[in-house]
Amino acid sequence: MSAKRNTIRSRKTPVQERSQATVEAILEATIQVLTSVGAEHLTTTVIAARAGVSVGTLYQYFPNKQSVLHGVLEMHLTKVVVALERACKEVREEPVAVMAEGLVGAFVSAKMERPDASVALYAVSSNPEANALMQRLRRRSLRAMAGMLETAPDAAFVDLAATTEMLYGAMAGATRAVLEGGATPKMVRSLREQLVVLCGAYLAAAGAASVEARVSLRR
Amino acid sequence: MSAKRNTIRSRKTPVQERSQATVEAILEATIQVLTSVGAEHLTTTVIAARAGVSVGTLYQYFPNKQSVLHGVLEMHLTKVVVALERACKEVREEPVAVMAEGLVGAFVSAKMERPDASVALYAVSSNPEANALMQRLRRRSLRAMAGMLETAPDAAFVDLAATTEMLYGAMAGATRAVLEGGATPKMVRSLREQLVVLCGAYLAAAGAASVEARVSLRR
Amino acid sequence: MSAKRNTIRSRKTPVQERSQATVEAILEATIQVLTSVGAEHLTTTVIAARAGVSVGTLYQYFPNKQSVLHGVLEMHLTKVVVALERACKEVREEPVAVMAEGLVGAFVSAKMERPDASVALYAVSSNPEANALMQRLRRRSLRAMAGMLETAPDAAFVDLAATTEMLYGAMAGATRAVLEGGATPKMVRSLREQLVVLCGAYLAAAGAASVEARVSLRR
Amino acid sequence: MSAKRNTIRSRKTPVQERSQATVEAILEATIQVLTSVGAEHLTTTVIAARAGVSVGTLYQYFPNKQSVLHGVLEMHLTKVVVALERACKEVREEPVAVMAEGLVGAFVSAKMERPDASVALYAVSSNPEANALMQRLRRRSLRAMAGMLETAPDAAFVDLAATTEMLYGAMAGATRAVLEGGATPKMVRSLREQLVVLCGAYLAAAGAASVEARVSLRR
DNA sequence: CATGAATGAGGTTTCATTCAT
DNA sequence: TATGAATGAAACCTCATTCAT
Repeated sequence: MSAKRNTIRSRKTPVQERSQATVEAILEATIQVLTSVGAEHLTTTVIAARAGVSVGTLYQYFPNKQSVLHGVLEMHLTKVVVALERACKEVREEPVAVMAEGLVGAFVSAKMERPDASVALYAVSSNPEANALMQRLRRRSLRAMAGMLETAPDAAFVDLAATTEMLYGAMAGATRAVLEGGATPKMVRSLREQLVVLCGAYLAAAGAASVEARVSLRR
Repeated sequence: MSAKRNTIRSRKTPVQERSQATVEAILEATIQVLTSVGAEHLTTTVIAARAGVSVGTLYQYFPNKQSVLHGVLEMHLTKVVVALERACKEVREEPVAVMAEGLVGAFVSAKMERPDASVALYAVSSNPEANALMQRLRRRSLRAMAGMLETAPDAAFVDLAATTEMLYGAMAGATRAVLEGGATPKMVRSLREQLVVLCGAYLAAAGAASVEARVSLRR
Repeated sequence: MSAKRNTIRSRKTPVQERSQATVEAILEATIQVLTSVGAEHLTTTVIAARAGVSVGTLYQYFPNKQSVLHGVLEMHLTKVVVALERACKEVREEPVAVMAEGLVGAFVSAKMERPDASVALYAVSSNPEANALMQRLRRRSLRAMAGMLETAPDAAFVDLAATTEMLYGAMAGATRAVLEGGATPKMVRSLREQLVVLCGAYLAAAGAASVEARVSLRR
Repeated sequence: MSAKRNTIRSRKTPVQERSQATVEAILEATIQVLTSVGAEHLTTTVIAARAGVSVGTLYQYFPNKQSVLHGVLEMHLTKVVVALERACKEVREEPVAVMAEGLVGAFVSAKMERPDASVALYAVSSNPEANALMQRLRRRSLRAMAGMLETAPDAAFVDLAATTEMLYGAMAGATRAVLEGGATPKMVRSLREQLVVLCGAYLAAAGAASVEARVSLRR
């Protein structure tokens, strides 16, 4: 009857400690419910119950169900981005082989921190809102990776943006496949190893090809 | 539900032809509705309407909503697998560089055949049923790819399974990123190029490392 | 989550007889529920139950609760307008005293046809949508009344619009007071009599004053 | 709930003054919220916020939401009644024409003091509680008007009660129509003029008819 | 076989009211 | 007394599925 005033952001800024705890409980509960019953049967009532609060309380901190999912997704993805950014900073000025290792290590570790959550969140990440969020955080990751690659002493990239995107897409895709396949320790170990090989080889190729290209341009 | 395979009539009766057409109309309508209103608002009634039939008819060909989605997903993914299988067959015995090119070309082309459908289907592919289907078709792709890689004259792979999975994951992930990012012609071109570089470099590295490994083992 | 596509009109045109019957049952049930439990406790579930259908059916014919109320109000008010229009047509060219009698008789009779409904509907007529509907039908009544007054042989009205509005407001207000006061037969009889006196006196005064005014203007 | 009448302190303590201010702030806030968001979206929390207090405080002065609305309605209607009573006192012993003018002037002025509030309150006046209140204050107005009419030197009314009710209903109805129609200054001016004509004519007619009636009865 | 009206369980969201601080 | 976070009953509305025609 009324025009929906829904935003995706929180309805009430949780400055107080109790509020903070409540919000965290809700987000955690959401992941738990998501992993236990699946996205299909995820209801606000169940989330609230699992969080130990009433539905009303949930709606005091989140304007709607969407925003709860948005919150979980953001929390999860932000952790990955932060880990990636830190890794990128640590391997600046290093050879691409080291970069590949650092990058892959950070990414896989971050995703495998909570494999259940990672898998569960794939199920809620396919809608315009979520997509926007993912694109935003993806671009943040790409920036960090591009910044790192620029400092590589043994490689130069003609199309840095394309290379970065490819790298990110490959890591994300391979990791997702493992996660959705069950992610046994063995699979994860193999993923790390192969991903290092793949990223290392790609960076070497893309960086070298570029050097040649630049050299040939100079002539 | 009833086995009609052992009837005499092997040729399609008019009725069966009509059925075939109806099923296809429903599947196509599902994709259209999916791209136009999103997975959230996908209802059987709307699908039926778009397909030009009644809900009742829809339920005569599909036991439930899930199965319709399953059908679309299967149709779409099967096309990709078939394309991949054909490409794998065509580049057998070729150098890995050629394999990379053939593989990437087939995969990207298949996915970009109907970018809208590809994107829309991501939204319905995160549930146990769909996951099982995807794993099944993924394994079929992996088999084809492994079969191809084994025939490479200029490379040998110690852990063929791991290499194949990595390759598939990287292609799928990078392609998905582009699709979800909008998939402009320019992006697609870049995707193809970079993906060829990536796959080529990876296969060379993984194949070479293996050769060395085998050599060192022999000693 | 979705943009509300609510209109006030019916969702499905009830051409079929069963549909027609269902819509009528719902409207009638709405009045009954309204008079028995009041507007505060009027719920779509209860309406549907009283109508002998399910909520789902109700929502197949009305897009939302508002539109059900709108429907009832429209049905009720339309009857009154129609009665008024007929009365206006019948007393054209008659003296204002006759007009007053005809007008009052028709209006009061129409309202008292279902006193319970009349009273109940007052409770749902205070919102923008309802107000718009009432204004629309009110203007239709005013047009009919003005058309009638113009033909009065024994009166001329300078500000016909103002006179008509006043007449309508007075009739409506006095009738409403009686309805909300309980509307015993005695009260209704008194209402008719006094209203005839009031309207007759007012029309005589307004029509005569105008004649004088016109006369004085001519001089 | 506790009787505080027989305490020594008859003068208002600061606390009571504050209470008085709080109550008034809440009542005023209610009107503001009512006019801005409508009765549908009127919530105690919003009222409290607009009044600059917390919900808890609101519930310290009013037992429930109903009572807040009751309070506003009473305040508003009481002002009208008081104005009417004063006007009735002032035109005692005057001719009915003067009475009509005084009555209409007072009523319209009182209602137009705060047109927004008048309109907004129509929306909350259709429920048993509110109806009872309105009937009570209406009867008080009727008493005042009857008392006045009895003193008219140039008219005598057989059914004084009926005449008074009719008068009140007509004034209320016509005024309401103008208020709900937007109440432009021009409309209000017209309302006053026409209402004076209407009331004057009606009182003259009802008073004269009665005289004749009485005369004929005497014979 | 096709139709589409009917069903009703269940999901989301609101908001009057309470009570610990 | 004031506060406002928490509560949870209850309302609205959707949509997968059925079945009489």
